[in-house]
Amino acid sequence: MNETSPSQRLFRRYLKDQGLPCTRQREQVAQVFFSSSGHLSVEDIQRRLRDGGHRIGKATLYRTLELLVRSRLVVEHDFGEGFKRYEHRLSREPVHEHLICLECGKVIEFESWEVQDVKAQITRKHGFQPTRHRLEIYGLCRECQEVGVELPNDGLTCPIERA
Amino acid sequence: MNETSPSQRLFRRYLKDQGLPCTRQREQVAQVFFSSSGHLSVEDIQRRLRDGGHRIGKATLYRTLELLVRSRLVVEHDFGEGFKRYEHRLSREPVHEHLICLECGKVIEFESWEVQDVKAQITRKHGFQPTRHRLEIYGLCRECQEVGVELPNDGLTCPIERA
DNA sequence: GTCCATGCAAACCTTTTGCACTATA
DNA sequence: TATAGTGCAAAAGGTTTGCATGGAC
Repeated sequence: MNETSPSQRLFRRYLKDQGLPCTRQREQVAQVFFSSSGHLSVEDIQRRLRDGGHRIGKATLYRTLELLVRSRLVVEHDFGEGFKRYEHRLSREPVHEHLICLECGKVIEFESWEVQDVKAQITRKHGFQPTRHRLEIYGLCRECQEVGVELPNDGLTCPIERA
Repeated sequence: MNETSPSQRLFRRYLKDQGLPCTRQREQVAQVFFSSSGHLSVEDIQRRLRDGGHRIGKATLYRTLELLVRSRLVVEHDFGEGFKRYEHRLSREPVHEHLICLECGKVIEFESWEVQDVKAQITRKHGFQPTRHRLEIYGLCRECQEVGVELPNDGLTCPIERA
């Protein structure tokens, strides 16, 4: 459980490059984070740190996550849940899109060259310099549908007239 | 400034359908909101209400926005700014994607049938029942680039190795 | 008259910040 | 030993909630 992952080594190098100290806390966050996978909330990470016997203040955790994001080893997501999630960027495709279940929160990832195409086309057309994008499709996953979950539909019931 | 928009009438109908009272505050929020356009924050809406001489508590505003979203006349967005934005859904294309400038916050909208295709394909493949999606491309708009703005790049400088 | 909405303030939640103290290099 | 990080607690910022009052139907 304590071996050093490639990502962790890259993070060390990043810190060194930036002239920042490589502290016990930063090591522990990196170690725990990079040995997990998925889209972790700050709470998730805190729990894993505690479970690993590490006691780290949340301010430090937030500050370390900021560094991880800046190093580009980690991506920050906001799925509109009221808090952020963090994802290890290595050991997976460099670009991917998300299917998100509104019932159970499961995230399915997929790649799409079509989206890359659209992005290239549309940014060229608008003289826009793109840095990143996200495509997120929300709905019900197969399992939640099978259990009989339905999404409430409370909206106006007739076709919407155009203003 | 006080004429009744089609959307406002639809909102009234929605309230009636749901057996909810059509109060002065709800009317005013709808009137102000539907006579604006763009992606409004709660602060934006509050300001417009104040400018129109309406004094409405923010709790009521939030509660009314919830109703507007439920009625499907309004869409809620989260562009990761730390707060939500609300958009009038009528008088525009029913589906659209966003280009968002990280410098000035400008939002350019576009449509893409390719994205619709991808969505249909991928959800079919995973047995997913889609309700909505978002495609957001972040970057620098033409104007901000022309003024010389650049995005910081602080990340690791060599190609990222795969774990 | 019965519900439900309103407004205020307090509570909530996540995230950020100030500051005295501690650790890294 | 100088410089930057840590931890705590408080603050911040957006959003939600409890509750007494007021308004819609």
